[in-house]
Amino acid sequence: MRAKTHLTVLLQRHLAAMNLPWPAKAAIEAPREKSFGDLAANVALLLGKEAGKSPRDLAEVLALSLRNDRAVSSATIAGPGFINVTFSPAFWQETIGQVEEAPETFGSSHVGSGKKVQVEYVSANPTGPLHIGHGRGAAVGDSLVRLLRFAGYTVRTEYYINDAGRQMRLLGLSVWLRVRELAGQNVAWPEDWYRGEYIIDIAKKMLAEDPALAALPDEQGVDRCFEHAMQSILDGIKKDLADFRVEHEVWFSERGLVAGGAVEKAFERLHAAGYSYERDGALWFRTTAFGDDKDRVLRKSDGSLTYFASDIAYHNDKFNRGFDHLVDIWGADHHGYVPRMRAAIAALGKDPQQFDVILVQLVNLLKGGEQIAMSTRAGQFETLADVMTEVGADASRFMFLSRKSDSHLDFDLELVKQRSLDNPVYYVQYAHARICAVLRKAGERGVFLPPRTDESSWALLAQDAELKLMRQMDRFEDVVESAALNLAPHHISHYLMETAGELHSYYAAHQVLGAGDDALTRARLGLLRSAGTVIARGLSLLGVTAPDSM
RNA sequence: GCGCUGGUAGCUCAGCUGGAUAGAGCAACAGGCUACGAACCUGUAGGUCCGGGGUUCGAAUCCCUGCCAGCGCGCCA
Repeated sequence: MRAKTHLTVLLQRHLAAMNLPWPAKAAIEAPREKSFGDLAANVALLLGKEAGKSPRDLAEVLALSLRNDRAVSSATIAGPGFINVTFSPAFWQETIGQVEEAPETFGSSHVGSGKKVQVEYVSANPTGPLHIGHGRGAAVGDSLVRLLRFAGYTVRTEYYINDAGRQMRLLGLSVWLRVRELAGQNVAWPEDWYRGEYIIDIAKKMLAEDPALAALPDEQGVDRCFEHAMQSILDGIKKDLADFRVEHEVWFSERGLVAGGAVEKAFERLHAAGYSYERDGALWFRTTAFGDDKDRVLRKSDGSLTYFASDIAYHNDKFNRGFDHLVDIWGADHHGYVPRMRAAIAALGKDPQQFDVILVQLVNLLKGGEQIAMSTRAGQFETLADVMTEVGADASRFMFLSRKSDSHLDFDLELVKQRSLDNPVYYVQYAHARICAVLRKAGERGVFLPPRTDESSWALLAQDAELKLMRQMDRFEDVVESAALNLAPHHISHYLMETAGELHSYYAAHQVLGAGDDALTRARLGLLRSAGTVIARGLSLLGVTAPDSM
């Protein structure tokens, strides 16, 4: 980032001196091949086009003035209007100093400029334990939150509890029937019911606490069971998320929202704006006015609310809480719901641009290549908690975050469990542990690291592998920024893979403790320490630990 | 039928707000520990970026169209 910024500033200054504007589509690119130099700019090409001058002449002039800059070691013309720029070793060496001076904040950015963002994620119905699909949403959401905060946003996190509606009624009924069954009564099972083991556990526990429970009338029994079951399941969800290092600051209840009259308030707004009408005894929302293919029901003819109705009220409430931007993380199977929600937001007089949905694709859970089917209602699934105990939070988080969220993900328990190369988290963690091992060994041998701000020692680091590592470190802020702006935490894991690669290459090519020169050894120790800092910082954005040893 | 998402190396995937010669890991092949951690490194091989049009100095990336795959189209949540 520093390199890109520096080159941009330089070019702008030289162009201004020549009375030329900064072209609108200027692109400064990181190199793909060594021969391209450190950075390439297409400024001359674009300017030539815009100002009607020869790109080659412009490039010549720009390259000439760039060569006069202390930080630039070469600037060459490549192709019509491209300039390849190589920075001097001194320029890259400064990167170490920047990491060393601010190890906690290196790479952080101000693109967020304090904007208030709310991220709502997981929000699974409390009808059963979290499974691995929820885990992916949790990992993506949590990492995004860490990322946005690091990029300068003010972020609040929230879990929306769907504690009203039919599914919850069904949960209460399922537990209630188990209670009666356990009490020796004959029960008839409805078609849709929750048949997981955990339902029986809850029923058993309730019966143990109150043996007279089964004698209650159905209505009361279902209510009691529902309240108890939901609380117990919710407690389990909170524990699972905590074990997965995921936190929600606010747990928002749908029931509370409805009881507070928020739905009626939202209806009034829609009505005042002319977007709702009555038909067939139901209340409708004219979503077709916003491009939806049919209008949607808000209040059913039996007087009860649709899920959509309370969701509209919920998002209205979120906007009214003063957020500049809302991010929802949903399962990809809800994608059809997005246009409807956007329509609602527009109808409420809010800006749909300030609302983003990240769709997280389903996780295909495998065990040694064999697919495991998952269904909450049928009670067959691998819970997130089970996966945690089998493979741990680090490996599963990294796996979830190594692919963009809207692509399918094969999660093979056997593979993730293995400490094999199929499992890149260890490659990155190993790089960090390796650095720590060398620093430890240095201490044992009485070799002391240079002070964090000792610029003169960095000048000794001019090997190719060293400069490449510094250049990679310099990119960190850039990666953070683009990952935050694109709401794409997986960029971080890819960056970490590359960084670890540079570190391992360097490590294999050059001795640190055995460099044969005390000053050089100390300088290299400084480089390792700063590289370790960057890796640890990146891992922390994924919520993955950076172990000192493995 | 309509819509959303995807189609990139043998496999799993990055890259997609247009930039130069399209990348990584795994698998394959050939090498490297008497050196700070070999959970590592070096090298080789591997491509019609699904097909076809278009936009322009330039397209994996944007537009149109066809094919394939997954998902969604309730007064369910």
